[in-house]
Amino acid sequence: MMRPDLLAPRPIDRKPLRESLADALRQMIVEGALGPGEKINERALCLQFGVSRTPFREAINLLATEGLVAVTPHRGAAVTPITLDELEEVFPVMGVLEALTGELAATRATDAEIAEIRVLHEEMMRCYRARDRAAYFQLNEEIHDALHRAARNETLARTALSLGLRLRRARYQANLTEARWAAAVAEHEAFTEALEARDAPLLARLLREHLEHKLAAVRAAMALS
Amino acid sequence: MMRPDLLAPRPIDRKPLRESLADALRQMIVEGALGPGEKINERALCLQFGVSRTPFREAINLLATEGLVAVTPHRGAAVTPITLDELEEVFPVMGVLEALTGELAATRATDAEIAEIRVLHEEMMRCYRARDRAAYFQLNEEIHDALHRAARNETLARTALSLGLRLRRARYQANLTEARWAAAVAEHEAFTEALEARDAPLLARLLREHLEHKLAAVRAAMALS
DNA sequence: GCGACGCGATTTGCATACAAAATACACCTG
DNA sequence: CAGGTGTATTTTGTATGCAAATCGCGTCGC
Repeated sequence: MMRPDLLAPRPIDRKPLRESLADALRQMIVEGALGPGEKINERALCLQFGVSRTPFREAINLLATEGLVAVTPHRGAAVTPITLDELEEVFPVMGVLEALTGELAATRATDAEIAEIRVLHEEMMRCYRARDRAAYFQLNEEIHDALHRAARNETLARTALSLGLRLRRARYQANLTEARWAAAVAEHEAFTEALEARDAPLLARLLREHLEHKLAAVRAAMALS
Repeated sequence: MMRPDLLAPRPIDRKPLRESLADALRQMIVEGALGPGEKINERALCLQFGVSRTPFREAINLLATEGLVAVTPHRGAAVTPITLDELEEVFPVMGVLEALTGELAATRATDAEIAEIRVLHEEMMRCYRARDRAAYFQLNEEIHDALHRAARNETLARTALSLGLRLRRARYQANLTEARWAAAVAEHEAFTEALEARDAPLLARLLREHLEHKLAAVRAAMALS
């Protein structure tokens, strides 16, 4: 007997090498394994990954469009440094995208989706109380993904995801103070409630403000470094 | 004597081939030389451009991140079709970005920049009265560029530019009715004035509404096709 | 001793070559 | 004759090779 649940004949993942490489490099950059400003040595990394230069270069170009690396003609690629100026640029853009996400999500989310976000939120709260930073961030991202799914706008999701990478990178550097963390949690609770109430303008405003506060925190953290 | 105006020792253009190719392909796609849905034949186009496949593929990947082409593993690239669904996705995102652009521009533009935009606007009006569509569109784009420069946010400009390509492509298809054109011109006049008054919220609202009207027009045009 | 120049080593950009996958089509089987 | 299967051809993905540009460093001139 067929068991449709298990072993569903879903097309198996045959990701091109360039994408796997891009994923690996992205992670290295976001998590700081490749520090800001660091030059990217094609040959060395190709050897390390055991691939040839062609797909590697394709991956680098991908990251360049995401703004994670800067390529200079005939001078190679380097991880873009995280500057306050850059963050001041990215945050407002991200802010309006998040606001739109909230607006759309509040309008379009199914009840099931809202419930799922509430569950994720509660779990994140648990992680906060346990002071489990890694799990907290993980759930934070899952909630944002869930919001984007609920907003039903692929373009919006992809654009926001790309910009989000540049912010996440900063977060790995400037780490959360206890006070900021508490505030962030409160803000999350507030917009989860706004979503449940399907209050689109409120959710939009809260998300935008949430991001503004994040920027303020990062700004403070960078100022004293 | 030096003449700093002429022959300024600006670093001469050494654009990588991949970028020139991307530009060429972009134009072909936006202007419809490569129709929506059309499959992209690597070999044929490489021969036509007289380049090898490596830089060509890099260009294709670039366009893929811009959403102009879709690449399927082992099955090549194809120009993304323009669907109403896609436009309904892109427009709201573009809308909030334009609104933000307006907000920032109203706050940050120098008087000279505002004056420049006024000049461009007047010229565009002239083109409208002369019913010179091509020049009108050209100036329209220049005004948007000027706004982005005035907003002083490179990230915002680049994001908006990339999304804008997908909309411009639609414009080449669904062409402007006389009524819509008149309305668009009126809207342009309104937000030029808002900029001159440095009324940020108003400018933001006008730009967003302008885009909404554009979408409505495109929607109507596509519905009857 | 300090700076400019030049040459070699390295690195990047593009082209080509090879391997793997997909498509097209003829052939075989029922 | 219809359907499926196997093979040839085309197309894509990856690797390698070659030319041009850049960088590092030693040497020469002042």
